[in-house]
Amino acid sequence: MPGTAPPSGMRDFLPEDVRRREYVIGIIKRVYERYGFEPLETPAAENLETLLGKYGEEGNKLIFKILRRGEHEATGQADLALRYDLTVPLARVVAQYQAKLPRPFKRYQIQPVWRADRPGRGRFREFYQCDVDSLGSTSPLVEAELCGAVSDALTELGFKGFRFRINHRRRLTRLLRAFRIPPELHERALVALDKLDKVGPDGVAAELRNGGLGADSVKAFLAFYGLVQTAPGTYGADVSLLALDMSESASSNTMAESDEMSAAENLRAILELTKGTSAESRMHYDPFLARGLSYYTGAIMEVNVADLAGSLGGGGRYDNLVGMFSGQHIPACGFSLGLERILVVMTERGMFPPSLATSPADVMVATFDAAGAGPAMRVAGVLRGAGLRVMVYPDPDRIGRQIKYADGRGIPFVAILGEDEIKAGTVTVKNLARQTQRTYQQSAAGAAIREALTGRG
RNA sequence: GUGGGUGUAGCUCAGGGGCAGAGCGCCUGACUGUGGCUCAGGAGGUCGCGGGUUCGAAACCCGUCACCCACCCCA
Repeated sequence: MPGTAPPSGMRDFLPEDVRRREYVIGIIKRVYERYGFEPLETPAAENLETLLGKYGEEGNKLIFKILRRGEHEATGQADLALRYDLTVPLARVVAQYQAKLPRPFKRYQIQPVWRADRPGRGRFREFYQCDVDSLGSTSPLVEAELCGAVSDALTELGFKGFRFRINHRRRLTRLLRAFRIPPELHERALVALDKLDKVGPDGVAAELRNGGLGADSVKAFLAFYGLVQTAPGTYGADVSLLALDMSESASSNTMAESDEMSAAENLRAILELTKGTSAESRMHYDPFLARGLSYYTGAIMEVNVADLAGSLGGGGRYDNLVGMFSGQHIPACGFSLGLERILVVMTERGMFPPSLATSPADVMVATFDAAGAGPAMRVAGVLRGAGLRVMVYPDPDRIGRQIKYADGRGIPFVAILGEDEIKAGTVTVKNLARQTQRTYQQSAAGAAIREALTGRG
């Protein structure tokens, strides 16, 4: 027996699952369209070299490779790979169609991506991302607008307590320098810092020590953390933006200083521009936010809710990625929502509207014998013409069984078509919830059912 | 990749060297043109897979695979 489970980390979506997914996707699409983002789709696979080297060392390992086909198959070499995210394919597309695409170019893309890592809670090998990106502008307005759009989408889905954390790649490097962390340990240290909200300052300090960092680095981290913590409005205010400058002013050189200042100003400008969007009160500066992908160059963002360990989504500015394909410098910034994460939270909290638990049809036509099949098809057509969703039960099973089937599927009405009805050109409509039934002219049944349906709310 | 746990009916699970079990679901009938409730009956299993111990293994031992949890990393 081959086994019937789908491949590990990949899922079948039964009708109920698909309805929930489409509900969420529909809302996200509508919101993004409202901001002038246009739809884009790209192939599941990319040339392997398109993906390699874009995600950092860890990312390279997680790319799902596709073996060469035909006579080269035996070599075991790969030339294609399933896409790892939607950002790199976007950069490729923008490089490829420079002449055709407007600038700035704003697009959204909701498609699956694949990662060859071990599945876990809310983690899959095949999962959907909902990306929005703006290309062609370095304005902080872009970051602010992305946060606003994402915030609108989450709000419309019914999320209440989400927060955006924002940081800047250049500030992060500077922070590491301030902690006297040697460059070769930067990646490791970033991972440790990123875990602050999970393991707390002591946990991070322990990680840093385990990572082979000296006591002075750990001390510098704890000191900085203390400063941030004691600053008024911590994590939420511009005040903490200043903390880094204060802690560092003594030992900095001018170049780094101006670079740092521009990063701080950039963050301030973004925060300023989110005012008036639905993201305004949700923006929080987090000096320890890191994010794993290596292509980010400027602001980085993440959106979280309290009851999910990971994030609902994240994004940032990647000004050099398109250039890796075209040689032309096209600045870009984007945000990606994880559909599966959103679904996990919404399912746990019961955030789906009751109307989603819909039946496959409004009416099911039931018949008693093979002779009823033809009339049933015609009546179904008439009912569909009245705007109803109609299915015909295909076999002349016992009528009780047919009604039971309809009831089990949540179909509210059964249109019974027996010998008498067929002769008279009528149809008996049974309301399953009310246990009532009434016989109508076939031409009038549709309107009657529609009325009963809207009456039901 | 590391550590732990679990694999028994379609689903959720009990059992613990001697006849393969329960609840739910499914099917049949009571009820031949009417569902939910009730009652009676029925179908459905290589006890994950391979080997070993034993008169005898679903159980004990070894291996293996799958899934779950934690770590790691991420959306």
